[in-house]
Amino acid sequence: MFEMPSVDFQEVSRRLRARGMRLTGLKRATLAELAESELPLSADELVQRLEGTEDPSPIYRCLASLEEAGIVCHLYLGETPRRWALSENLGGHHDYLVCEECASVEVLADCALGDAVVQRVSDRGFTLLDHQVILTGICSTCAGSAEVKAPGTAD
Amino acid sequence: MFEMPSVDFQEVSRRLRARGMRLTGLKRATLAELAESELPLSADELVQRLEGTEDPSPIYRCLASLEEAGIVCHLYLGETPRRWALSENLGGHHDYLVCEECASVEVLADCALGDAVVQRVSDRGFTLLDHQVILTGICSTCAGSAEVKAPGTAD
DNA sequence: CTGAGTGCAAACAGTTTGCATTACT
DNA sequence: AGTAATGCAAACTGTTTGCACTCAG
Repeated sequence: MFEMPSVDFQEVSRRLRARGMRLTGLKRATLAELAESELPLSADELVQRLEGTEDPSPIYRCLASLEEAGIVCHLYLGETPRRWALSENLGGHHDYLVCEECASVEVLADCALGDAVVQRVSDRGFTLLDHQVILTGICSTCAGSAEVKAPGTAD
Repeated sequence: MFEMPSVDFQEVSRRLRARGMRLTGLKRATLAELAESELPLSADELVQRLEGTEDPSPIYRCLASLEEAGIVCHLYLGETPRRWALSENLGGHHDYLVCEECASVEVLADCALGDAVVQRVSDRGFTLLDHQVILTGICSTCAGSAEVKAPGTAD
């Protein structure tokens, strides 16, 4: 698989406490879902998976707290809604392939950044903390279904 | 500077016509603003700069058409609202540095992707069409104001 | 026990859509 | 002239906030 449910709740709890926040059931469940999901999840998707709820507002507040404590990050995969994933330092990854045809999303396990850029950015005095890369194009499935003509492909 | 107003309206018109769309005044003005702006602009920012209007809906439709014709792209710089820039093939760039402290955005002129990833992705059968990279961290100004201690920086 | 967190309802921001009018080609 | 595009108003989606109640520590 990819990344078995393995949230370090010790560490999570530590980070939350450092800010006077509590590790509640909702936070645990949310983190477990994010850890189990290969792809980042929207608030709505989390609501659906947690089934105890049907109200997104606690989820939003929960995610906001988790983000403030550096436990999760949000990103937009091209479109709204906003999606959430574990922080990089908790096992999250933030490099994705998005198909323009079918909107499917694949995770890129390794960091997509080039060394040269990382170097150039730090030379510039910028302290790089995280990154998020979205590669758009046509996935192999869509390319295979001959719906799209890649440059160089005969007609 | 960075990228003087230099939209190839010939090419733009061609792409629009190919889809039965027209190069209207709003589209021209919008593209001129996007070309003049170093950073991608939100619909609201465009409305403000175009001053003839105060209604965003034509802008949204205009941008949607331009995007469909492959002339502009949208992205989220971490937060809503959505922002727009010229397509890569029209002089746009889609790699940014966003400061977590002051939310300032800087453009990264060169592509931040590593060659290895590009190779790996195409090996995977994915046809890479565009990319969007958002590097988050602390900008030199904020780092300088001693608010944040970069690793290796004395206290 | 006590305050952070939850659930519900109502407000909000950003974006989209319907329809009559305008203007590009 | 004919149709895509505009302008306005109203709908919509995703997200945030106020307040009374609940639960983690």
